[in-house]
Amino acid sequence: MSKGVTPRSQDYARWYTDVVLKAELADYGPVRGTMVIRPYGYAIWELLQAALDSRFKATGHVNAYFPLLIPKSFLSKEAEHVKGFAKECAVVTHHRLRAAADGGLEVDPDAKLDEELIIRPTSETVIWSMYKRWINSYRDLPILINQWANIVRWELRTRLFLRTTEFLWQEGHTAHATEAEAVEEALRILDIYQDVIETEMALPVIKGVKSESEKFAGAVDTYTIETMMGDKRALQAGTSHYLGQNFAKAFDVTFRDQHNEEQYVYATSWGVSTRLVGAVIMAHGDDRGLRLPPRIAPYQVVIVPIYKDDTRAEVMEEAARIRDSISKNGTRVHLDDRDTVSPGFKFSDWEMKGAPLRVEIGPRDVAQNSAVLVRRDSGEKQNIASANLATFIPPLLEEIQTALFQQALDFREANTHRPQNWEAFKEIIDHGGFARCGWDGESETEAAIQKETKATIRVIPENQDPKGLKCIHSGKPALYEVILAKAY
RNA sequence: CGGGGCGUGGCGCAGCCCGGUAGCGCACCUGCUUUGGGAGCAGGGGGUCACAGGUUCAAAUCCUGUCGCCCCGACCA
Repeated sequence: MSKGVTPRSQDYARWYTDVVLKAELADYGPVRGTMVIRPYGYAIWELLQAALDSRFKATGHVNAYFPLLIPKSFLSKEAEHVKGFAKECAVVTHHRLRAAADGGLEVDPDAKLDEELIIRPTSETVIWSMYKRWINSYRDLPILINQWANIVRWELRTRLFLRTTEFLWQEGHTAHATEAEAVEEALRILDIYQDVIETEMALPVIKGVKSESEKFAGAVDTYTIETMMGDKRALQAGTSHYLGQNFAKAFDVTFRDQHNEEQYVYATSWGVSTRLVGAVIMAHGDDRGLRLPPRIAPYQVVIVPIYKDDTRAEVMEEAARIRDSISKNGTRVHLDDRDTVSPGFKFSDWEMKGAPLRVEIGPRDVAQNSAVLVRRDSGEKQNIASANLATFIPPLLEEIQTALFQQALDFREANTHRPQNWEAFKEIIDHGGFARCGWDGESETEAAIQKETKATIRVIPENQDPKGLKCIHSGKPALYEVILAKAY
């Protein structure tokens, strides 16, 4: 393995892959399009999971688990939903293998399933088949269930974390008595996503709603949070759908209201995935590797001891003492005691892995009762008395968290433009960035823009104001103000 | 499914045109010296050259076939 990564400016896609592999976040799986999430990458996901899960619980949601295998017939019950997923489903057709003549294994033709099974691409259909059994009265509502699961979507073009054939996510599925309640739920979740992504991941988001062509198959409305990556492209970080009564009607889920009237249930579904790990990498990384926001860094502080044979004992003793003092207030700290690699290697290694702070401790520092503290985000070094480290570090981590958010926000603002005409628009899309402009609301216009520039409507922002705007493509009066960009 | 390319130690490649029994970098192992920005030196281990058949005294190299993979065009968090 060579040193360093491909510079971002040279080849952003390769830089990204280099970082994922060299920071040991993930590796390619044996089946095309699959990936192994390695311990360090999984640790980031676990921190995100915890941040999300506690917020879900705090708003009344509970976790459950539904089966991986879905009868094929279920998927076809909601017309739009089938259309959306049919082209990327893995199908289970048999349930047994047998010894083959060549000594290997083959599918036993006698073990063909009567009804083929789909490996879930999302769980609306299984879940609503169950909700039908569980919902009879308004007294059974709302149901606020979330599940942490893996799903499979047979993707043609895959990229580690961003788009893989199998991925991990959470999917919430709620059932409500009224439209207002369901819409409120979808928006509440969007707020939670925004909070987690901005507070924990230090990544500013744009909240809003998707256009007709970009929304989830089977939804009435899809709410989204969009983020800008380091190459100025947009990344959809999470979506929350108001499903109306579409699934209730498809699965015949009704309840008796207070007046003994039979009503269809109103639904939402919402999810974020391991794609978020990819977002952190692309939004904050630099040519030295990953830069993790402290709140989701597996190790917030890494201690690198520097010693020779004759100084090893005293340095390690002091390093361990510093580690213990830092961890006392809950900071996640790691003492890198590997004897087989040099300190210089460890510096680079932990920079690649994005640890927010590094403490260097060698004989000189031991003698002075101090340590060298290095920030990953800025590279800034300072000497600090060992006794002060434990109290100095927590506020510094907060400062780094804030600095990363601010950098990402400044970057997004600097690369968000309001073109006044088509030529200017094309220029912006060509150079990369968000274009905020008017749209006449026609899907034909949207398609034409995409065809000519590869840009899509990422979001109709919640604070949009089309007054006085003209459609950037057709020139007609704008119905919406939208964010257009090339996307992942 | 249409167009282009590649299969050689774990990874990245050279060798192929012009047949002569396999090499380089990284990684790995051992030892010594090192350790404050990806250590140095010395030694060492590891390859059915994708597979099958053919030509030849001799095939990684030439011929035929098969398989696999990657890249580019219609979907998606």
